[in-house]
Amino acid sequence: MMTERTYSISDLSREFDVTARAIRFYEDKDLIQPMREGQRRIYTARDRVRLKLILRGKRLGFSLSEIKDILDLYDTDMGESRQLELLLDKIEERRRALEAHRRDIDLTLAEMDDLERQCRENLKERAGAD
DNA sequence: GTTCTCACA
DNA sequence: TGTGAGTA
Repeated sequence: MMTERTYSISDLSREFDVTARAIRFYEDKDLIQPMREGQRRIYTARDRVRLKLILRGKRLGFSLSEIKDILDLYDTDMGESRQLELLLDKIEERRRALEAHRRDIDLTLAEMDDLERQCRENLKERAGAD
């Protein structure tokens, strides 16, 4: 019988380059539920996949609670469709937020251009006056 | 090495 | 959304 391999919290923190504290934090937020062996946490391959998905979600800028919503559908699993649809919604929402942010940045950069131009003109006038 | 809790930003 | 310290 092929028994499934398991991982300790330090195994996973090393593999994914996150602190053990962070992994426990995700557990506290109900994103992962590792088994216990006494006090020790035992992570299955499935937990490992969940952690990988959590970290990917974070890279995309999703909040932990959003990630939890998506992950929870993995368990309920009324077919993958619902999960994929939710993910698509989240992606679209996130994309809009990023695009709005980009517009804000562009506006700020444009303002800086203006201000910089004014500063340089002002400096030129002073040089003439001296 | 791992656990928990409290304080802190 | 995490970190650091102190503990058992």
